[in-house]
Amino acid sequence: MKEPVITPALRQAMQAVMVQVEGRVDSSKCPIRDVMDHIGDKWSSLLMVALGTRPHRFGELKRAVPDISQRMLTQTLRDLQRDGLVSRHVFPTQPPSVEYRLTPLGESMMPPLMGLMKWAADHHAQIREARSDFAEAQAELA
Amino acid sequence: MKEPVITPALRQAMQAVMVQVEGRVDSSKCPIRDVMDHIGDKWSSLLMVALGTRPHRFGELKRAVPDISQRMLTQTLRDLQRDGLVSRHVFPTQPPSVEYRLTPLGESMMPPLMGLMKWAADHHAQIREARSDFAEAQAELA
DNA sequence: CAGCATCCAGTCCGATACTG
DNA sequence: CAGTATCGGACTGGATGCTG
Repeated sequence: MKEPVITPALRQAMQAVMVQVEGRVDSSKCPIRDVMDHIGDKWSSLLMVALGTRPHRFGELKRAVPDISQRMLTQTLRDLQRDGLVSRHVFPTQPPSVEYRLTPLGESMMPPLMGLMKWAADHHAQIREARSDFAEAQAELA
Repeated sequence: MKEPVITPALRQAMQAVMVQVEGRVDSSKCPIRDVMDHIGDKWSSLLMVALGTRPHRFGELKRAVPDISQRMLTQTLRDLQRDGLVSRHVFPTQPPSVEYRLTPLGESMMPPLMGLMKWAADHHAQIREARSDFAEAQAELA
């Protein structure tokens, strides 16, 4: 006996999302897309997780996410700050130091975000396998 | 009395993610980024939700997500199929009809994905407010 | 240390036209 | 109906050099 993965409540939630999507020609008017577009960019979610563990200074973040460029780090942090997910604190030391940390709003995002990341980690092997199967199937056609 | 949002277990999970990120100069070697990059693209998550409610045919999907172009619908579906999240079934009718549905792997992704979407819907107002506050603060500096 | 300004390559993605 | 093919613009994001 297996429980269905898609429960009635879950299906209802998905239908509610699709109602939001329909007719919102302007994507900025759709809450889902407005938020998901940001989560989707290359670095946001990674920086959120880094800051979720503890506050970081600019240089610490750069080391925590080794292959982010300075430009993208600056820009992504500004976007996160703009959306109220991250706060920026300047300490008047010499040389200056700046600390970034999650706001309460940002913290509230971590449980669902980590839920998705856990899924990613748990199913990564299956996805890789599916990809190689797919590549094989394609090769057979040739 | 408020429970902390970031529980010790959650913090530990985040630290585990960051360990995965560090040192993986090649992003395809990092499970988190490999999966998140796909979720992040403009249409994947939306199509997953649409298919989560029930199987859809190509044209139905196009109507369910009104402003996706045919090109992006085709391409995104192929990517989802490649990753084993969606399966494609051709019925030899005339004219041909093709049905897309979630695979079990795809279904397993829906609970965490919907968790994040629920967060987005619940906090969209707060984010919009943060943005207008930020814009005001910027305007004041000028 | 913590950024900003500039330049440039690659990619994303929409519009359009065409096919089995 | 369910795609494929091609073009071109917009945007993303990396590299580099400079500033307080």
